[in-house]
Amino acid sequence: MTTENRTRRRADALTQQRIVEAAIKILDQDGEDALTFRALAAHLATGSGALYWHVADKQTLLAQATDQIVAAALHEAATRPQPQNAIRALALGVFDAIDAHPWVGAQLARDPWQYAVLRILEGVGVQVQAMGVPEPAQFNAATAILSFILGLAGQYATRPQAALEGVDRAAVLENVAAKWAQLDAAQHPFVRQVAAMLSGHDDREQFLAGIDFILAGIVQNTIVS
Amino acid sequence: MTTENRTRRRADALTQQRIVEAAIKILDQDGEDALTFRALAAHLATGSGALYWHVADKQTLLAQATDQIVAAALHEAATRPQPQNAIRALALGVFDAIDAHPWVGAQLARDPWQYAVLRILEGVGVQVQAMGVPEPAQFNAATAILSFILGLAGQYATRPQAALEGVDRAAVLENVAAKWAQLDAAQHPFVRQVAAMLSGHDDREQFLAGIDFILAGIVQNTIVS
DNA sequence: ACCTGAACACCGTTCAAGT
DNA sequence: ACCTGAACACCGTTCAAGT
Repeated sequence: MTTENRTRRRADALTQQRIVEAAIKILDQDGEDALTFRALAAHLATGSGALYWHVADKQTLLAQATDQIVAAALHEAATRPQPQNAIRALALGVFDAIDAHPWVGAQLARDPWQYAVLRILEGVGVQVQAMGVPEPAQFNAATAILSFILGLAGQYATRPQAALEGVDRAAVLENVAAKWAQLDAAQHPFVRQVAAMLSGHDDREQFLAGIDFILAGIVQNTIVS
Repeated sequence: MTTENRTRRRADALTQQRIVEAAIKILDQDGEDALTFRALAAHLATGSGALYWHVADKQTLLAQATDQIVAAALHEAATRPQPQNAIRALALGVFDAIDAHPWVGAQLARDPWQYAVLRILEGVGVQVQAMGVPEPAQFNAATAILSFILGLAGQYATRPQAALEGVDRAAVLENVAAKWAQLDAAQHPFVRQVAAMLSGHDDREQFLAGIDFILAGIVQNTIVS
């Protein structure tokens, strides 16, 4: 009943998968703004309209590209023996994926109902169950971790401009720290104080500290011992 | 030295503040996609180019509009006696602001270095200090809460399409729950299970549960007793 | 069934020209 | 100093026409 691979014209025929791969390549190399259907068509040596035969629209294409990266990241973060360690590995996997592909962070923060987000929730949720969190609290526990991960995703996705101009994250942080240090001390005492810590801090460690706060809180608030 | 109010032509002259107010009005009424400089100019009975005399660009305008809403929300969430309650009130203030203005959620999740985000961090940070968290841990504690709030901001910002079509959040959740319930049980056991809870749950309560997890974790992991 | 590429209906932003 | 509005350089998406 299917005509799937009966009428292939050439080996490199357009495919949803090939389009997604080309999109990832453009996103990684030139940033989110560089992904246009015209650039994509040029990259694949085809017309811009041809792409619409294989992908629904740009939003879907971005979601598919993001899902591909996230799926690989979660797959690599193989399950650890202890559920809490599994959650840490999983979260760090997403973190590292965003680090390598900043546009993934932006996309994850943008659409909560895309499949990549569901993947993360599923991975976290199963481990929350394994932690022994009672069923009524599992939803709140898993989504709290998810929210934290997505929140960081948005924060860590460096603005495209900065990335393109070759400004790395350290320079961005240095710049922000300098601005924060000049804030009015009466109005912004806390931010002024932590400005000093900003340029020297480790994003990964900070991320893990947040995960550990939530894990400790989940254990304390939901697991009766 | 200043010529500020010497050459005003008419009472309703263009002003950054007036432009921001008009932008908020459009964003609230017709959603994020409806905010264009052409629509804004028409709304203010001026030319689109005139706006650029008062605002730098669209990104800045959105940041200013967001800051206005967030500032009001934080101001209303007057400081509570107990630092933990102050943090809850503050977080709920932001939550309710996003509930009333979904575009604020999208914008908060989009740019971590905008002033509105700094405002939230400052508010949270001061209360973290008041909780007695030792100085080296204050940064991680405050940013963990911030990440969680921003993560939820992105998740809660309903897609503009849905909002415009008059589909409310309950209907969106119902729809997602139905999709989740049809997922493969072997591959998505957790999401399938929580699908049933999705349509009946209270976003606000879920949000507060997350905040409480983090607060409990902060107390346990950083405060020696 | 799949591809082409011009055309449509928009954008944000700039800028010469006005008052 | 501030405003006008046409023009520029783009977009995503559609669609008649091809193979």
